[in-house]
Amino acid sequence: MTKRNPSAKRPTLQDIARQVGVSATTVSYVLNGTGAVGAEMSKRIRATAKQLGYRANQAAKAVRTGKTRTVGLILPDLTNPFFPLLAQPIQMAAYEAGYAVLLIDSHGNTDWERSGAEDLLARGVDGIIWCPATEVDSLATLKGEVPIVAIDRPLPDYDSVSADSYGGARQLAEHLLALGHHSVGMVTGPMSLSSARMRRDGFVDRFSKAGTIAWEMENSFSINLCADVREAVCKNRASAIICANDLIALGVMRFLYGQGARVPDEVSVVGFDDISWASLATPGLATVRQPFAPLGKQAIELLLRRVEGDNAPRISLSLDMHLSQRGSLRNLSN
Amino acid sequence: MTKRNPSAKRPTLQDIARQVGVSATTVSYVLNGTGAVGAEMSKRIRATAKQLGYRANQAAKAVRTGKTRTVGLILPDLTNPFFPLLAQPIQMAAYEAGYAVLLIDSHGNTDWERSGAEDLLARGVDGIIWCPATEVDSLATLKGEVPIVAIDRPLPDYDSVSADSYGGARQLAEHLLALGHHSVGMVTGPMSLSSARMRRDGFVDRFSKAGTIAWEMENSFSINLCADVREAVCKNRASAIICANDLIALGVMRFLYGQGARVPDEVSVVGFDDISWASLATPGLATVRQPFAPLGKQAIELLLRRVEGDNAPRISLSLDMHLSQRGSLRNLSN
DNA sequence: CCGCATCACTTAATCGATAAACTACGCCAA
DNA sequence: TTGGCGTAGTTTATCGATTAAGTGATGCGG
Repeated sequence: MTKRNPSAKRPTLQDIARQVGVSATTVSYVLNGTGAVGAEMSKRIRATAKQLGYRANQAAKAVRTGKTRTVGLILPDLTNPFFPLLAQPIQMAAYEAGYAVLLIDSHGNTDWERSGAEDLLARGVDGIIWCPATEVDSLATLKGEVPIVAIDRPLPDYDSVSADSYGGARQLAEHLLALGHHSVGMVTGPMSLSSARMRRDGFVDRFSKAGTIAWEMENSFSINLCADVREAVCKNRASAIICANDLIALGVMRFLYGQGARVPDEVSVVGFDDISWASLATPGLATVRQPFAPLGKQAIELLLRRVEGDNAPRISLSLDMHLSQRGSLRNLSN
Repeated sequence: MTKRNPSAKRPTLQDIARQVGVSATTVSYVLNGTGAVGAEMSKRIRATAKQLGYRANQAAKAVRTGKTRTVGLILPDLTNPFFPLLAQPIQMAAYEAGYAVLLIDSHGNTDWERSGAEDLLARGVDGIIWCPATEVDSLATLKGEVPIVAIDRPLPDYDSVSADSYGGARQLAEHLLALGHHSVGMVTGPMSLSSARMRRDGFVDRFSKAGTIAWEMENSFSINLCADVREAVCKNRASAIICANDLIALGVMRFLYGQGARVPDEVSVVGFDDISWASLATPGLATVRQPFAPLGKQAIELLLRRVEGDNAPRISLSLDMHLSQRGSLRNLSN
């Protein structure tokens, strides 16, 4: 029945102390479970705290302890379906560990990344999970101020949690061979990005042992295809097109649809990531799945270990990827 | 060249004061632009502040002033493409106003909404933007503690910012009539939700003046269609199917594709919201667009006005929706 | 040349909490 | 009886800021 003081501010430790007739310290001891306080007293204090609707002032706590139990999350672009999938498990795991998440959308821009991080630090976050928009180490100058964990993209100087693109791509190659695909076309991501390179190399290394790469083209990680790619797709003679991520794959499917080519009857299409759209496309897009929830969970766990003082040498976690088979990938061997 | 003290904590006001040989107050005055300080002194203080890499401790500020310059954002589900579109402009507008955003994903659950909000309050947010997951007023007991603005869904007791579903639906009806559609089927959202009712009523009120609603079925706001809807779509004899949101519409399109029915040649499909998937579907999904960016901007603006003390009577903002014409909607009049 | 503003700062109180050091009391063993 | 110890609290300093009130020069009008 939380009785609320109509006129005034939120109740403080002192308010409770006064009501009960003890010192603020005692109240603090009870509410935090530190210090020795009698059972009777404890009960009374807890009761008035509840009655007053007391809620600890985290800012004050933070000033005293130097810890805010808040972490920052810097993402390149919330409207890109990929990142919310990362954000959700992170927020959840953080919340469960008693941490809140300050969100920054960097708009894929290193300057925003920097100023966002700067702001996070001023707000006293205990740590930062950073999903870098580019390969540029835009937080270099902040290093050492708080723990930072890079997610999705391993960065040389940071703890990181990412998916094993190379391994996932190898698996994909194996699977395609097993399905009877022996000649494929590839739309890679920008070769300046290591994740794009890993995906390409993993696939090529394995696939070229038993099949051939009919053609290979670069495209940005977006649904819009550049002219070269469109042309390559047009005169494609391979049985499948491997795309460096789902957005590209969806772009390819859309383009094929426009050309009147049936997927997967005439050509199969495969992507990477397994963003939500992939399963909703028609036909469903076969794709090498990112383990979103584990990525988020591991990132928070690693970060919190650092926050709590673990300073083991740099850790670079790599999680397995697995193929989600769907309608866009045809089995040629029957 | 930010020289950082290797051993120690972050520099404080006192550290600067000591270096320069003045009191902390003076430093505070300079850095905040309050109080009268000489030009020469100002320069020196600013210089050493920069040199030390000083960054104000927001928690301390918060204790003193009672304001954290932080707002909470409670969303039902980050993996639903709708909500990140709201989150992005909110985060951006907040950041520009000097506020940070604490993100809570309520998992569409009123209990989480409540405990999330509770946590936000403990952390001292100055206000909350709340996108209610249901029609339940789960924050009722927190009312009055901080300003709360409801977004997307107008709630009787809160300031709110939402799209004018009724008007948007009317517009859509008009447009369909103009394109020569005179008989349509409808998949509405759950009639227990006011937004679903508004969309239905707006459409029906206008459309039935010059056309007929061939059939009408309810479905949850999801891509999965219930059996009744699938059946209705199957034996559909109308020229267009109006869906209460894009997810339903995509579900319908997917189902039609499975049945071998061509969109829009045999039947047109229209949705509501304009989530990113809509434009990426094949064909592009025509839809009544939510003004995402304006919604976010207005919500933050309204909230910050409240935070800064404006206590005008409750405000309920309604923003216009407009049709995004795309491939899934055919013009019958040529 | 007095008195009063104004300028440029400083002192000290304060926000809401935590934590080290201290007090007061009771109990038991030597 | 005294000393030691554990229990149940209190006192007080402190975190890093803001802000009201105060201080000592200087300038200026009368």
